[in-house]
Amino acid sequence: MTDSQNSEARRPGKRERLVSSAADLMHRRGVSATSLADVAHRADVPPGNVYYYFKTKDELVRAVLAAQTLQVTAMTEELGALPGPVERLKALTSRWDEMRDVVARYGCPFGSLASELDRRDDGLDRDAAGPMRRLLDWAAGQFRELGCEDPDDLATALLAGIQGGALLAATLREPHLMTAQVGRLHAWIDTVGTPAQR
Amino acid sequence: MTDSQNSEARRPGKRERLVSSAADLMHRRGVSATSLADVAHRADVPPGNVYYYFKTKDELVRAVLAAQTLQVTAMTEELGALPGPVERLKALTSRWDEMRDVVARYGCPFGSLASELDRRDDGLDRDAAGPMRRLLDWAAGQFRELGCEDPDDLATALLAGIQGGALLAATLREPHLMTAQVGRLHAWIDTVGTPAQR
DNA sequence: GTCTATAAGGGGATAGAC
DNA sequence: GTCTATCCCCTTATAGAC
Repeated sequence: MTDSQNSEARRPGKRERLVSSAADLMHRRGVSATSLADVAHRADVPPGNVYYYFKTKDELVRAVLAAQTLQVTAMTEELGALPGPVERLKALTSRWDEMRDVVARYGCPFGSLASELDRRDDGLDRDAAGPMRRLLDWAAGQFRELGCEDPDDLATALLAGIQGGALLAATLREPHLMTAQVGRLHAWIDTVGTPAQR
Repeated sequence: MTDSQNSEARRPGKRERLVSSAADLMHRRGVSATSLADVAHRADVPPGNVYYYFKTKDELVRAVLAAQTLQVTAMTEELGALPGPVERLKALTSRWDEMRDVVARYGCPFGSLASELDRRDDGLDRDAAGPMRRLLDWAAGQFRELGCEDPDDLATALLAGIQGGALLAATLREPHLMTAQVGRLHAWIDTVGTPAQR
C-alpha cells in the first residue's frame, strides 16, 4: 500500500493494478501464456513501465502469489466468525461451489497457478506452495479444534477433494461437478465432525 | 505405426520418438514452456524437421493426448485381469502411488496437461479431456459392476481424490501425500464396495 | 522422403529521455 | 519518478535444397 490513496477519487495505485491484472490474466491464460504487455495493457499502464515496479516477470508472479496468500487469509478470517469448526470447514468448501462457473472454465486460481509453477526449479516453485499451505494450515487448525486425531491428514484430504473437484470440473467444463464434489465433502465433514464416528 | 519396424534392431520411428519426447517434456515443463527445438533435440531429430511430421505445435500436443488415451486404455486393460471391481479400482489408484516421486515433482501427467490446456479456447481444450474421460468411464463401469447407485458420481469422486492428491503432492513436494491419499481412497473403495454399506 | 536455412513475429529486458 | 524506444533472443513456421 505504498501509494494507494494519493488522490481523492482515484483508482488504486499502478502497482496494485498491475498485480490484480496479472493475477486475473495468469489465472485465465496461465503464467507463460501471459505477456507483460498484456498485463500492462489491462492495468492501463505503459508497456515497458512494468519494469519500474517489478524487476522481472518472476517478481510479478511472486507478487501475485503474495496477493493470493492475503486473499486466503482474508477468507479464513471471515470464516472465523462462524460458530464452530464444522460450519467453518463447510463454508470454506462452499467458496469453490460459489465460484463454480469460473472454476469450470479456468480452474481454481490457487491450484492452477501452483500446478504451473510446481514444475519449475528456479525458486518460484517453492513460493507457489504459499497459498495452499495457508489453506492447509487453517483447515488443520479446524480439525484440531474438533479433536480429530490427524488434523493435518484430514486437511490434506479436504484440500485434495477441493482441488481434484476443481480440476475435473475445469477439464470436463461441468460446473455441477464442483457442486457435487462440495456436497460430498460436506457429508464427509459431518462424518469426521461427529464424535460418534471418531 | 506408419513405419515402426522398418529395420531390424532399430529404435522406434521418428514420429513415435517425437511424440514420446514431447509427452515427457510437456509433462515436466508444461506445454508452453516446451519448444519444438527441445522436442526435436530430445528425439534426436533435426530441429525444423518436426514440421514434416506435425503441421503445427498444437497437432503435436494432440498426438501426445492421443498417446495418453492409449496409455490409459492399456492400463485399464491390464487391470481387467484382476478378479473383481474392488481390486481393480484399488490397483488403479495404486498406480499413482507407484509414480509418487514423479508425481510429487511434476504432477500427474494427465492432470497437469489437462489443467494447462483447459484454459484455451482453440479446440485443444476439448481434446484435453480425452484421457481423463476414459479414466472416468472405466471407473464408472467398475462401480456399476459393483451395483452402486451412482457410478458416474463415484468415479468422479475417485478421480478427484487422485488428482487432488497429485496436485497437493506436487505443490508441497511431498511424495508421501500421494501415498496417504491413495490409502484413504482404498479405504473408501472398501466402504463403497461393501454391500452392507450401500 | 529428409533436412537446412531462414523468415516473421513476439517475448522479456534495458538504457536513457522526459 | 515516470515513460519511450529499442535491443536481442527465442519461437513457430516455411521455402526450398539435398
